[in-house]
Amino acid sequence: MSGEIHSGVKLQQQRLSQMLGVSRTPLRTALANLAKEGLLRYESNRGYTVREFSRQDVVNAYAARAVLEGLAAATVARHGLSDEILNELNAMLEIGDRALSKGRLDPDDLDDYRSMNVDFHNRIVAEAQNRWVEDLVRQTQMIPFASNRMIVWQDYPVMVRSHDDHHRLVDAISKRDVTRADFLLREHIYFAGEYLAECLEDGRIPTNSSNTNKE
Amino acid sequence: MSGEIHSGVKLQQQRLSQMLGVSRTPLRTALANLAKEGLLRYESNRGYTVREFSRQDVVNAYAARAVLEGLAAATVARHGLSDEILNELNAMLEIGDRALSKGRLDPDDLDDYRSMNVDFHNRIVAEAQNRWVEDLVRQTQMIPFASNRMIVWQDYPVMVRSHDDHHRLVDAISKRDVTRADFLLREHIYFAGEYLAECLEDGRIPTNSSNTNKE
DNA sequence: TACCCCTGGTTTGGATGCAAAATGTAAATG
DNA sequence: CATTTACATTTTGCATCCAAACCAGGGGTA
Repeated sequence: MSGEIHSGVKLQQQRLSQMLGVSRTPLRTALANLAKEGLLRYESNRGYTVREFSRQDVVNAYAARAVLEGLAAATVARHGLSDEILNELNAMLEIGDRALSKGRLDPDDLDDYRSMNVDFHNRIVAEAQNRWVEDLVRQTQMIPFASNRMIVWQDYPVMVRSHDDHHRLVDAISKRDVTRADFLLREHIYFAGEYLAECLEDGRIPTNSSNTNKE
Repeated sequence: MSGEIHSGVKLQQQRLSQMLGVSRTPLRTALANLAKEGLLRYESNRGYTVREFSRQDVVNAYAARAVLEGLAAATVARHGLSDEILNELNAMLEIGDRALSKGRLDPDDLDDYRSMNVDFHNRIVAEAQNRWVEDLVRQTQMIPFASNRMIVWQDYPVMVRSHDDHHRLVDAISKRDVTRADFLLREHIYFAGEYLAECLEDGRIPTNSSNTNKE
């Protein structure tokens, strides 16, 4: 994830186990997990290699996430929200409002906004109560630059518009408008993917950004 | 998958390894893989248990698969198809036509139809060239009764309608009609899920059906 | 009688050793 | 000189062994 090991290189188990100070057995389960998550490529009797991700892969991951979260939003809109959760969502919206209230993007506000954003999206997905959507969304983020922790904190109007999507989404959900909720979240995420790809293209984002999805 | 081991039971590694005739090491990697696929639940230091699937889980899996394959169909429609692939799809449609040409459902035709159906859906998904969609769709099928090998071969009009969806989907894709392709496949799969759930509810399908997704 | 703690057995997790497969190298052959 | 083949080395995969964590049952105490 950090880019420390480059794409395509072969991961030798003995070397890695020595580097990490564990034996090969737990290392192999870790490698198997990462392979299942799609970060590594496994070939029988040939070991694990670091998968490479093109910009198209990032866009594709966002596209998949968009329809999945769209489904989640639609589901939540169909079922309706309890007042309690509505209040939580509104509190998150306020956090975002505060972070964007200065008329410009202050780097100090990024962390607040980011954690709000993560919570917001996770909350919607969790509320849909669809294990598969939850799992699959998590997996679309298991790729460099595709996490919902990844926020391009550079263009103020873009962020304002993006957060406005959040407002409208809560509005749509609370009004039980299924199609609008679906569309809003789909578009919200789809655009984020396209915009991110554009920024990566321009080199506006350093390849080793602190925005990568390590915990 | 076959239901041989019931939901909720704990999988003891030593017992299983003896039953399967392998040592615990490869068994543990297998268990880890199944857990990653969502079939088993893993708790640290407490081992693996067989996850249980409600009918809602099956419906949820279909719902997720519906939006993902819808995305795939939309992508293919947007990009367009080569003549070669169009011919392949048309050949599959003909296989389906033949299997349904008797005016009733003959059990002898199920296998042909089933393998055609698997190929058809896989082909669409593969053609979208989105690794994540491909992976995620595969995962939504890693649950009893949710495989695309699962076909309720009981009601003739339902099958005719379902196969007609295939025809219309190819038509929509070949005409580059993105929304129609998206909608058709979404609805096609969504309905299949609802219908299946209904049949399961009625007990029209034996719980240990030969339709489960073992290879 | 209900609850807690302690202890013995069971089960999982990790380390090590060994066989099989793959890779790289050098010699042999055309 | 290119290609192939045999061999040595590396690397993976599986079996086994040991320690640590969990579980069940019994005894003790309030």
